[in-house]
Amino acid sequence: MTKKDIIVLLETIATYMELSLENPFKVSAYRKAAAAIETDGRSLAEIEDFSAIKGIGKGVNEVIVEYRNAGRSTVLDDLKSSVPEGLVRMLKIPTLGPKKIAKIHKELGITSMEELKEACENKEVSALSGFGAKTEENISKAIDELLTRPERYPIERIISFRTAVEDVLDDMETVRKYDVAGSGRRFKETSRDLDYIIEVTDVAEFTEKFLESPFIKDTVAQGEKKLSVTIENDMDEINVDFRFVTADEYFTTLHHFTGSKDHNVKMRQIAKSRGEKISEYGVETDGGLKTFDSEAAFFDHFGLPYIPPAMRETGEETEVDVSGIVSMDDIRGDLHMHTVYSDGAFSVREMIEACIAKGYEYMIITDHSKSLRVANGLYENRVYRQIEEIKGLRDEYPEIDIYTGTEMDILKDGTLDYPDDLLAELDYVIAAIHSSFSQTEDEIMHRLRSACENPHVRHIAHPTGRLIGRRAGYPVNVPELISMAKDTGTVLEVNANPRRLDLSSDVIRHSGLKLTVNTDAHHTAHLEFMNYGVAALQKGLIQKEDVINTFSRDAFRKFVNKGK
DNA sequence: GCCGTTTTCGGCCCGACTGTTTTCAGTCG
Repeated sequence: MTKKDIIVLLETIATYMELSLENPFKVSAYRKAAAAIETDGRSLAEIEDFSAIKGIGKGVNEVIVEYRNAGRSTVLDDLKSSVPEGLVRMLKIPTLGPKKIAKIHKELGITSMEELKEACENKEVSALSGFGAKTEENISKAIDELLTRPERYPIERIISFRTAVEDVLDDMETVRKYDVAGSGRRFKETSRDLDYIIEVTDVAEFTEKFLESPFIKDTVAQGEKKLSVTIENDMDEINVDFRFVTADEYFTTLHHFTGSKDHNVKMRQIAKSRGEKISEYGVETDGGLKTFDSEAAFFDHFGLPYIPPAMRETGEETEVDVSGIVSMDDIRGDLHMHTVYSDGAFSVREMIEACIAKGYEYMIITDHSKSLRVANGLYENRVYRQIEEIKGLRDEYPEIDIYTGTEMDILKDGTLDYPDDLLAELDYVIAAIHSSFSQTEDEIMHRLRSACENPHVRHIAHPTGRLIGRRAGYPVNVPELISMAKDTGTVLEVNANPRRLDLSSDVIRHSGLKLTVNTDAHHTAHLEFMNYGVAALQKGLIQKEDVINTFSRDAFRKFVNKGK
């Protein structure tokens, strides 16, 4: 049993209670308790008394104690015997909440999505009071979509949806200003939909023109304040909402719809304690409604520093000192990139010039090692040739320190792809797993341990091998890897490629790790991925001094030369 | 169900839109 099991239990109880039409605040108490456990940095074994955690009182604690001792929950068992499983799935249907579902269940005896679909077709739903023909049609349509459309898209896919929409917005004269809000702006790993805050000169004109776009699939809602549509892009569909705002409201609305929900709740509590009230239109103060000309000014009004969107998750961000948390301005180099020597698209020289253009003070060329044949990994002789090339280029580019390096494979038996004498010739060694993903956790941990214990290996790249929404990666015991890294002085990477974001923000939070954030660029354009990685660090509330590529040029040189 | 100190009862974030009503409940973000 882990902490996660307890969290899932409490959330499951909350959902079933919701469908039992339990007091909404009681439901929310269970959800808050689950969130409090998630936020708590300790593991299950380290938590003796759950009731000491704020948000967990006598009732929830009893549920946890029973579950911990007996592996079951009477509360949940009772709920499950009164609420059919199928009703839980129905909560995913937009416009259907607990009250409507309870009514459908009670009046029509329906217990599954399939039965609900059939009832819609038989016009039984529209016969209920409070339900009409339109509702019935929407439910029926939503069920069809739920069975085909994925619930959330990975951030990489979200970026391509955004590009499609924003290309259109950028060409419209009526558009004065817009920003994506919601989970997209917060750099969440996955998003369900896109939210835009937009200032236009004429809502009617905007709506008419935008709805002519070829990617429009459906109009969900249309009003003076809001337009909601479904768009289609590369065979995938997503909902896009636009909130029309005046210039005055812009930043309070942007803040409001950027969320997260928990962040907003926290901000409103702060406002309330000062006798003020936050809405998307501004802050109600004694002196009337106050609006702001930036989000920074909004936060400043409450005596808070600017909190970057990526950090706005649990509410904890309003209580910690965010001034020391890493930002894009702090990043002085990229330590992981490829060239044409292996599977990159650009030469060493081109990568150098691209890094200089980004204003970096240092960089490391880290091509693949010999065993990674699919990526044209370098045999020893080509490593030596690349070292010579880099040495020859250093004089030409005094504005940047160019280090020699490798992204070396950790082979399936735990041995490393290059011998120590070659590794000693390189300035910097990254190790990574690219093969035999289906090994057991023990085998994988043996490989990672072998790399961490090698005196030349400075950092482990994309430590879990996951691709967001596509593959889970190989089985890593993350807490064990973290303590291994600390014991051996090995740095762990947050890979900034939006397909990876590995390690993820949730495992680095409160980890106390030394980290590095790198793009793993295979193309000069990939150097731009840095902001995704930095956002992941910000989500983890990581301090600047814990990220080695924020070091000054001198400090980084010392770090490289000193070794482990 | 949880919390708190000017409270152990009475709050718990706030507003728009839809669909169904004929003044509003439910859902959503």
